[in-house]
Amino acid sequence: MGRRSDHSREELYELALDAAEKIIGEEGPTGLTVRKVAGEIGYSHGTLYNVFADLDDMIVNLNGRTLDALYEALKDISADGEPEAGLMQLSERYVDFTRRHQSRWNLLFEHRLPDGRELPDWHYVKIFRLLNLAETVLAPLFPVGRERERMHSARVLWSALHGICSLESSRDLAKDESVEALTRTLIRFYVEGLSNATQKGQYD
Amino acid sequence: MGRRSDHSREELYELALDAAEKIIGEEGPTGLTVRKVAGEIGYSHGTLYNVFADLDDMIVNLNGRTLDALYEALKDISADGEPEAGLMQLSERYVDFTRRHQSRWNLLFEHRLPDGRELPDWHYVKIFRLLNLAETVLAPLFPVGRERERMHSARVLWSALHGICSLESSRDLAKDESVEALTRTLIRFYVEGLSNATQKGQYD
DNA sequence: TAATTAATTGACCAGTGGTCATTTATATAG
DNA sequence: CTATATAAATGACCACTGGTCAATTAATTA
Repeated sequence: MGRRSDHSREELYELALDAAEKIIGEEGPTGLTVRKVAGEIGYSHGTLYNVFADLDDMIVNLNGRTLDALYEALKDISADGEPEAGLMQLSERYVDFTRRHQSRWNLLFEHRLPDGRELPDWHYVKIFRLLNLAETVLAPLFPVGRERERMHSARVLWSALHGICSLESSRDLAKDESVEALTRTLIRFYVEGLSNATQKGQYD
Repeated sequence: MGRRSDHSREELYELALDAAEKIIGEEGPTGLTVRKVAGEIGYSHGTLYNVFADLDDMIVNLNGRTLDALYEALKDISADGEPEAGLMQLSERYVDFTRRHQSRWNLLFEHRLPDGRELPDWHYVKIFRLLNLAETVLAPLFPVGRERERMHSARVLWSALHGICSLESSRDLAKDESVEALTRTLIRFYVEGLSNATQKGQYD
């Protein structure tokens, strides 16, 4: 079969990523293959190589979508209350997302590009947009001119939350302890220590 | 070629894991294949299936070794000083280990067993032995009877540290911020908040 | 209607994890 | 010392993978 006009390239891109999401949802990240995605959308595997450079490229694009979905799930938190309450809300939604989209979230953080290949710039843009949410919530704790320290704390908390969810999903830790409890403790004590220090003007 | 007496089963086990470590050190976790390991030790791939159930089983055993090595690198920290100082020392060594053994550490936390298969009990024993180190260091902050809360905090800190190193190694975050700085901030503020709360008798 | 263009295919390649009948070196028995 | 039994090692084989690319054919343009 030759040239068809069933779908534009854009449509093919979306169809493929839809199918890929379906597959990892059913079989986990390791079940994702080019041929399965192609079969799912009614094309031969060769066609997908017109849309994506290779499987890695497809995964990177899929992960871009996941980052977008995560942002959508977090973006409209109330940022005008107490930082601690805001962080709690943020983390609750984050945890909820990782639970509802286990496979997508796992793929996002477990996938490694082969040596020498770099993630595209837009990937980092999407990451920073997320980090920015935490920064906004933390804002009341930092005066103007301390944006660097604010970013620093946002990263600490973001990474820590990531670690808690990551070890949960790998079942390495937290068999009896709930992710929610660990997260609440993290935020509570960290914010308390941070507030203490900043009130005394000790930012580092 | 038939039955040989070059190596006992135990020796084969060790040889194979040595080779596996060498391979992931050179080519990363994705470069690890049964055939490469077999070739490296001068046996056919079929032989390895007499030693390990399958590739997953081989990886699980390799990860057990990594957990042992990590424990060896951390076990003799000085536990009699300030908790904060002890945690700093612990985390420094941890970070150092992840840097020196990037691939092994990545394999440890990125490998997933197929659906329905569980990690062996000894894996969790090795994990708990590590967590125990953090608990010991935290001990001065908790009175007798608060072992549960102490374990809880050990898990929070352990997971958080894991997250910081994990995002570093995946290059998703922390492009300019150093893991060391993030870790120090985490420990400093968390311990400060924790101390504050425990002094007031607020453990949860 | 004919020539051009480009999307789609599927045969093909090298490699994978895994299985298992066959081979053969060692251990045991006579 | 020889014949038999045992078990370790092999490699052909299977179904699969990611990836390539000449050939095919539908749509577009002349």
